[in-house]
Amino acid sequence: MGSETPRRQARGQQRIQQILHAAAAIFAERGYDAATTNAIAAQAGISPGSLYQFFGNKDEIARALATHYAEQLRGLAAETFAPSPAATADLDELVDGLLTQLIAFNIEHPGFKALFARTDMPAGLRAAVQPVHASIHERVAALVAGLLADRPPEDTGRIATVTIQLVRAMMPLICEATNGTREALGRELHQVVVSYLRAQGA
Amino acid sequence: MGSETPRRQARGQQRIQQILHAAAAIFAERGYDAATTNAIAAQAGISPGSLYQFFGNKDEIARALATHYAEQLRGLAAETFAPSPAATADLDELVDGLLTQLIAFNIEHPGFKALFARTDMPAGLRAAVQPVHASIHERVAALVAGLLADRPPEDTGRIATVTIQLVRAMMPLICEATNGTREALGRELHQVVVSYLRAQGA
DNA sequence: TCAAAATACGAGTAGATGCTCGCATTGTCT
DNA sequence: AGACAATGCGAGCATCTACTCGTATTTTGA
Repeated sequence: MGSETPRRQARGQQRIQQILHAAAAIFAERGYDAATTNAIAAQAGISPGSLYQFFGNKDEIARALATHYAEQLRGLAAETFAPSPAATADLDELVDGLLTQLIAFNIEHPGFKALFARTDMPAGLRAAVQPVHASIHERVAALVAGLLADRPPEDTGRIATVTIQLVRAMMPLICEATNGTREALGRELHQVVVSYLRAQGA
Repeated sequence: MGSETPRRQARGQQRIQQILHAAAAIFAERGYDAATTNAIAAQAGISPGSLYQFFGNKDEIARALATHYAEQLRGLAAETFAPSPAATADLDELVDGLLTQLIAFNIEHPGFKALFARTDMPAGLRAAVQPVHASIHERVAALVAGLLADRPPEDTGRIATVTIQLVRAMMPLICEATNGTREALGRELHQVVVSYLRAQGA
C-alpha cells in the first residue's frame, strides 16, 4: 500500500531540520505559492533530489513545518493558556500575556504567517494547516468558554473564531511595522480584543 | 514612448466588460494566483489572443477590475460615507449602515475579495490594488477623524488602518457562511468595530 | 467603394516548476 | 569485510501558463 518511510539516520534527521528551516525562510520571503522546491533545496544547501528523499511534495513540507510550529506553540501556550483563576480574573493581563507571546513568536518565526495568516489558501496548503488550525481554535474556545461561563458552546466557539481571525489579520501589519509603530499596533490589537470580549460580557 | 491603446469600437468596449466580468468570476473561483488568462478568455467566450488585444497582461486585468470595483464602491460610499452630523452621532447606526452595505457588496461581487481581502499579495497584484486601497483608507480615515475630533491625524490614520483590517479579515468568513451563521458573524463584526471605536473615545 | 484600423482567432513559443531517475557515496549491521 | 539501506546528486522530463504571431474578418471613415 503506502510507501514506507525509510529508517532515518542521524544525518537524515539533520537534513529534515535544515529543509524545514530553509522552507520557513523561503515561505516567509516569497509566500507559499511563489516558493519553489528548488529554491528551498538551494537554501538548504542540498540538491532537489535530496529534498525529495525526505518529502514527497511541497504540501508535505508545509504540513511538516505547520506541525513543527504547532509543537513550539503548544509549549508557549502551556505557560499562557493555562486557565488559572488568577489570570482569567484580569482580562487585560490575560490578553496582554497572550498577545505579547504571540507577537514575539510571529516575529521570531516569519514563516508562520506565510502558512497561517492567509485569508485565502490553495487547497493543498489549507489541508496541510487545517489540523493545526483546529487545535488552536480548540484552545482559544476553551479559554473563551472560561471567560463567558454563561454562554452556550455555540456562542463561545464563534467568539473564538472571530478572535482568532482578528489576531491573524493584524499580525502581518504588526510584524512588518518597525520602531514605535509596531508597539502602537500591538496596543491597538490589545484594545480590539479586550473591548470585543468585554462587549460579549467578559 | 509607450504603446498607444487603439481607438476602441463599440464591440471592443463590450469585450472589455465581458473580460472583466469573466475575470471576476475566475478570480473568485480560483483566487488570483491560480486564475489563468486562458481560463478567463474561455469564460469570456473569446480566444487568448483576443484577450491580449485589450489587456497587456494579467496584472492589467486585475488593475482594471480593481478600478471598476472602486467606482462602484464610490457610488455606494457616497450614500453612506457622507459625514452628516446626524449619522455620526449614532455610532451604532453609522457602523451598521456601512457594514450592511459592504457585506452586501462583497456577496454580490465575489471577485472583490480575491483582489482585496488577501493579507499577503504577489507584487503585481499589490501594485494593481494599491491606489484603490489608498482611496479606501483616505475615506475611512476622514470618517474616523470626524468621530475622534480631538485625536491627531497620526492616531486617526492608524485607527482607520486597523478598522479596515478588521473588516477585511472578517469578510471572507461572512461571505462563505450561510443561513443564520452569516448574520451572526455580521453582528460580531459590528460589535468588534463599535466596541473598538468606543474604546478609542468615539 | 476602398484602404486603414480594429477585432478575432488559436496553434505555438519560451520559460518556469514540481518532481524523477539513474547512479555515486556514505553509513549501519552482522 | 561485505551486503544492504540511507543519503546525495543534478540533469532533465512532463506539464503548465503567460503571452505571441501570422493571418483572417469586420468596422470605420472619407
